[in-house]
Amino acid sequence: MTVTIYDVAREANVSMATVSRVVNGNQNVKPATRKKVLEVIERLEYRPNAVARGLASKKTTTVGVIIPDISNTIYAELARGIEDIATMYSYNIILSNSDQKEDKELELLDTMLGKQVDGVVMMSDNVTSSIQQAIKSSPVPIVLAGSVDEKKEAASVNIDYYQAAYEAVRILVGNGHKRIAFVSGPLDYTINGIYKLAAYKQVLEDANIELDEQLIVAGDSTYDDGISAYEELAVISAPPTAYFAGSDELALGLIHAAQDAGKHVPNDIEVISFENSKLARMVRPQLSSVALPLYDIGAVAMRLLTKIMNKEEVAEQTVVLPHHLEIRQSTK
Amino acid sequence: MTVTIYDVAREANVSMATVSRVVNGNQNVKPATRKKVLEVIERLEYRPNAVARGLASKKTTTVGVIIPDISNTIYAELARGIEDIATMYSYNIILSNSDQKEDKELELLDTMLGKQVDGVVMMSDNVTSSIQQAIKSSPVPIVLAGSVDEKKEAASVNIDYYQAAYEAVRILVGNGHKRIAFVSGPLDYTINGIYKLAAYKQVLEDANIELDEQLIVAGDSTYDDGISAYEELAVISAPPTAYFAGSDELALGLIHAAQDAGKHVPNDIEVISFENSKLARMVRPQLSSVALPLYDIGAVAMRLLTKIMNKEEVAEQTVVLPHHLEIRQSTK
DNA sequence: ATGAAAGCGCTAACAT
DNA sequence: ATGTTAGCGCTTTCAT
Repeated sequence: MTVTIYDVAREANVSMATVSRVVNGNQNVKPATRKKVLEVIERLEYRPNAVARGLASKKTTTVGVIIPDISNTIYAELARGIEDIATMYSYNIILSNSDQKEDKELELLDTMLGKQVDGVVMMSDNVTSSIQQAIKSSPVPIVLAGSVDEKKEAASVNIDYYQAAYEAVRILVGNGHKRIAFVSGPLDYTINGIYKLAAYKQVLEDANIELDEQLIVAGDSTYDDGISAYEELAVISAPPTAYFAGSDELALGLIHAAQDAGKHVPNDIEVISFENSKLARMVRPQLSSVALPLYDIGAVAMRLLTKIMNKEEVAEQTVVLPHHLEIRQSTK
Repeated sequence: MTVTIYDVAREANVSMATVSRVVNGNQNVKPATRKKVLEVIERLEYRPNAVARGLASKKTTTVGVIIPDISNTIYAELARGIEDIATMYSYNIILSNSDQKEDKELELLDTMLGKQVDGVVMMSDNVTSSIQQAIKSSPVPIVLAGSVDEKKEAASVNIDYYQAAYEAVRILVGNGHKRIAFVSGPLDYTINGIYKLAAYKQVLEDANIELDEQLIVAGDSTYDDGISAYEELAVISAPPTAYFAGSDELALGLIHAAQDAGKHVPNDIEVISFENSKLARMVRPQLSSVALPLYDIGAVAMRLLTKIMNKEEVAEQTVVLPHHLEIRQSTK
């Protein structure tokens, strides 16, 4: 039914080994036989069975990708970076969504390892100790992309979130604000709860502004959460005049809610976000934002993985990519 | 090194066949032996090798997904629908981007078939005859998601694009417009060049409005393309007063360019788009749009694929999902 | 209910 | 340069 390497060998009057050699580009084949074999392959429309190959060679040339949610642009961008580099190195990707649930992450990792992936790149906003444990005991390399393992034991690619957040909030302080809100996604995500929050607090402290816990609002990272956050903060005694938003959608919700309340952005209130998605340019006012190099993080993570899978020396398992601020119209 | 089914069999004093049975949930195992085997599996941390399994059983429980670009929200949404249903039926997904290049599509299909996927779902804005041919000669089922094969030979899941476009343009005519532009993505994509365009022309004809080819502008589907399209159309002798945009980004570009030119939307000009992404609600004015059930298209396509892979009877290989119009603020 | 044994299609020594 | 031969780890008849 399906044509195998054996059929090709027989038709070409050579051994399976020789066919295998030409298929795998081994140089130890006389040009004439190579040509003959290639012809038979073409004629029989032979297509090597990668599963059999994987069993025999213990390499599948596929890597697993565990992502919270591919329909979220942040992760989609990362995924694209991963896939492009994977393709470049002839790997395919098994992609699964975890919805940021620890049990799903663990389960996905297990089934991917069962499928004998050669490595995995994983995104997780909360690298728990179970995950750390799973990474440590994995038979194949795992690299974290845009995800921080506080113990720094796992290979990972990130930016300096603390520094980036510090710079963003500093802009607001620099523009004279004293009442600055931090509207964030879930604080149990390391990047939010540890890095951004610490940076926010530090900027205030460095500027001798007293911290007001009321100004820290955490929820999800959606547009509607931004709207609610604004409404919640608008009614406190001394409402904020500036906002550090954890995402572009949050920032946009904040801005629209402010505008609906008759405020002008950036004249009455200023907003700076953390993401710089395509959205940032497509809204009015355009968003000032910390630019996350999402595609690059994915690409570099995958590249790092190829090196580790290849047993090349890697100088540093924890890579930190540069970031920058994109100042547009939501700040003065 | 790695523990195999043989190790488990030896430790549990049973044969490989029995271990295989318990792993696969075969009922022909005495509860006592099942328990014993399960214990050994747990103790040895045995994890079945899916590659070996795939070679022996000729099933990999993985399906291929070929998509133009995962970083594009339209496709990301579709992909999420596909993956959710795949997970539900215990399949994993090999995901690859084609960038809508025919040669990459063909190549990806080939490597996926080489990896012995059990089926594939494919998105392509231009199902060429080579692709049709490849689908026809595939050893495993292939279903198209949100992609039309004009010959209707391949299984597919879509909405009625012609009807949806007709309704959208009809709204504009209903609001009294005579100069209606069609700002589209590439016209060599079937949905644009055949369905939407035909619908656009038909609405005009039915309303006795003369077709003006000048009002048909095709480019890419980005925000910037929307801006350019507006600028291009603004300088013709009788500029359009209404726009049928091929995507949300296009619509938004059109709107912002109009606003920058001092026009009010929807009072001076009206815009209706074709997509209804999250963006539609997050901009001002909010976009009136044809709502594409992207997630559902992906989900139903995957469900259809499971049925075909399972050799179940499917009443209709060409499924057409319902759509609706979401009228917001960019139209009166 | 359980076991024996023959593959699945290929790679990778090892010979020659 | 080419062929022979073991496996890779599992499923699947076929016996018993």
